Amino acid sequence: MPRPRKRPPGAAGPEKKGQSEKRTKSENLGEASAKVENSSLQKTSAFKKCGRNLTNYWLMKSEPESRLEKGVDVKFSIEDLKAQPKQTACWDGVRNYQARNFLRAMKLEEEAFFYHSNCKEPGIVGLMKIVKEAYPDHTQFEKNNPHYDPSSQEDNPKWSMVDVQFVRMMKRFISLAELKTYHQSHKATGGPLKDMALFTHQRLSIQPLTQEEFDFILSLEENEPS
DNA sequence: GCCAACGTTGGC
DNA sequence: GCCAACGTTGGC
Repeated sequence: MPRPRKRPPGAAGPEKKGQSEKRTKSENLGEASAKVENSSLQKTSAFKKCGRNLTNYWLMKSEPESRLEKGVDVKFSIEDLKAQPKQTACWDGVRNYQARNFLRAMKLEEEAFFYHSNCKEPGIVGLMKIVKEAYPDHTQFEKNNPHYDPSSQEDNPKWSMVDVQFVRMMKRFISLAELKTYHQSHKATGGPLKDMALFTHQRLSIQPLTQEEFDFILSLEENEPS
C-alpha cells in the first residue's frame, strides 16, 4: 500500500488515467476519526497514546517484491531504500486516512521499523528514521501515477508523505510469524505485544508502536530465531 | 491463487 | 444515515 518511491515531482510513467470519485464524505470521516483517536483514554496501545507522547515509534509497510499496479511496479524494499542517495526516500502513495494521519503525526528523528509486506517472508527487516515531516505527496497530482487522486486539489492536498532515512538492518529478520506467536501469548499474559497494531489493525500500512512494543521487538534481535 | 478482513462508495 | 456491493490489503 504505501508505495514509497524516490522520484522527483513531475516524473511519471506510462499508464491509464484514474477514474473520478466522490470525496467529501470519506474525507470528513477520516478527519473525524483522527481526532477521536487521540482523545480516547487508557494506557494500552500506541493507538490510544499516539499524539500525546513526546516521541512515537512507527512501523511502515512496503512491498519488497515486484508487483504491477496500473502498469507501474510498486516494489520498494529496504535494499531499495539503502540504494537511494543519502539512503533517503519519500514515503509516497499512502491513500488511507488513518495511515495518513499517522504520517502527519511523525516528528523529525523518530524511528520506524521497515516492514516487508505482501511477500514470501513478511516481517521487520530494518530501522529507519524520519528526516522530513509531513508535506504534500506529489504523486496524488500525477495522472499517470498508480496513486493519482483526481479528487485532490493542488491548493488543498489530501495526501501527505514524509522522508525517511535508512538507519540499519535488524541484527536478524523478525518475521511476522514470530511476532504473531508473541502477540498470541502476550494476549494471555498481558505482555508487551498484546495490542500490537500489526494484528489489531492488520491492514494499516503506517502504524504507531508504544515504547514497550518497540523495545520488546528490539530485544528479540538478541535471541535465537524462534 | 484464495480468501478474510475491512475500508470506501453510492443508492435509497 | 444505513448498509449492500465492491475494491484493496496482505497473509497463507
